[in-house]
Amino acid sequence: MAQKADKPHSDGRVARGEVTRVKVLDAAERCFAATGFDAVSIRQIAAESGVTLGVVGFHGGSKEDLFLTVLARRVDALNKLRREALQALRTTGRYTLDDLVDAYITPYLTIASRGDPQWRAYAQLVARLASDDRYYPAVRELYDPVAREFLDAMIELKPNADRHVLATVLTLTVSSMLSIVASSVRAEALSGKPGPATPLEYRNVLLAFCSGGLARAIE
Amino acid sequence: MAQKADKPHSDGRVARGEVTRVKVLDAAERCFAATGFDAVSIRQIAAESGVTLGVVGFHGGSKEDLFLTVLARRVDALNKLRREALQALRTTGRYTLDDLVDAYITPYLTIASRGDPQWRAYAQLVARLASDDRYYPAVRELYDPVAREFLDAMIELKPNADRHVLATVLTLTVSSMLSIVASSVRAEALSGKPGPATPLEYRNVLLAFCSGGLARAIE
DNA sequence: TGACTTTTTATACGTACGTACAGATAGTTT
DNA sequence: AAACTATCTGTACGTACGTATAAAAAGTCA
Repeated sequence: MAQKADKPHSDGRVARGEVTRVKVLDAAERCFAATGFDAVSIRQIAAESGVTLGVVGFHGGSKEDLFLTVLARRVDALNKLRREALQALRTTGRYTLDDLVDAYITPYLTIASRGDPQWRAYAQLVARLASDDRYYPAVRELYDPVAREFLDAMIELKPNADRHVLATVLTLTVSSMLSIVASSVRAEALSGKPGPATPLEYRNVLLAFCSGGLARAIE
Repeated sequence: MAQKADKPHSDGRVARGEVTRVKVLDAAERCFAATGFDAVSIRQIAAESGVTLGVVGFHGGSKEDLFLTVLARRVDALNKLRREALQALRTTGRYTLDDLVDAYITPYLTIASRGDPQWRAYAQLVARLASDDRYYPAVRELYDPVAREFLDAMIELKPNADRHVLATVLTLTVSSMLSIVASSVRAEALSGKPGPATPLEYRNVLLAFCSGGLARAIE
């Protein structure tokens, strides 16, 4: 396992290894996002980090540890954004299915569209996870609780809708959302035109597609 | 490269190596579908085929050759089904956007739902391709021409729709379609209920979602 | 049957991988 | 300053990888 999680000093300084640790995790995040778990070697991550091989092991533990650490590092922030958006809807008291879809999708598009290349890399990494059932047992506890909260909120709005249909539609929504981030190349090649530069600019069409699809699927 | 493509004798018999070749390609198809290109070794494929290591190289060429051969072997059949469905619509003369979505999606669901585990494996393999831009340059010429035909047909029906929006929606449709095949695990976990056993049984909800989404996205 | 081709076996080569660890270095605490 | 801990370097081990190939076996055909 990795040696430590976070050990700041009693005053404001960061622990010596912390900056290195972040470099390693950032590099791993970029590498895993770019080509997936199997195609990346720890030596590549070391080179990308600008550290030596042993340091990656020191801070990241085994390759699988490192992978999970990279995921876990960001998931709280994403979940928090989604929960806040849901909570905001709940306090208004009046909201629609479309609003729920918006609240689920937009935080992800937002982080994917931030200038920060690390968040963009994380978004691409998440897109990889969803298309492979191999990862699901390892990541379900990270993302499913929030998804279930949204599902419950949908059922509150449409008590007569079949739960499995709603769950299916939610996964379709997620796939659509992820595919926007993972790959806008194909839409550009098919249409012959360059598209929007950031995922967030796809928000309108994505939102229309998902909420329109949801509406018809449960009618 | 692989040594040969297909060399039947003058009479009806198949060439000696052909049965072995099919065994190798089938095994490779299953392996690549299950874990992706990078995580599979040629030795695994050999074991799965029940042949020795050298035979995989003899019939499959390099690992990348083998991968592309596996894809190319099936793509004509899938494209043919889609083109026939589109042609059937065209001969009727009257069809809607929903019909076009149906004609694009259903052939894929059909092959994924056949009893044949090889077709099912191929369908899962295709689902892997779409989520990774790395593969796109290698596979675009296999799938995009047909996609472009459908896109043109959509534009004929809705001449005022923005082509890039339509292309985007088509890729979202594809992602949704693929995610049904790649993973029904999550919807089951989220809903707590077991879902349909084959992708084809998701046809109605998938069709509703995609055509409903398409309709709203271009309105 | 005997020459020929296709297919299969068995083995080897060079490289890269994940992991471990002893020792050096640097920062911290007493 | 001395003892201690955290971090980093360098290297090595065993394994598995993709690929190539010589030789054997099996099948084909004159």
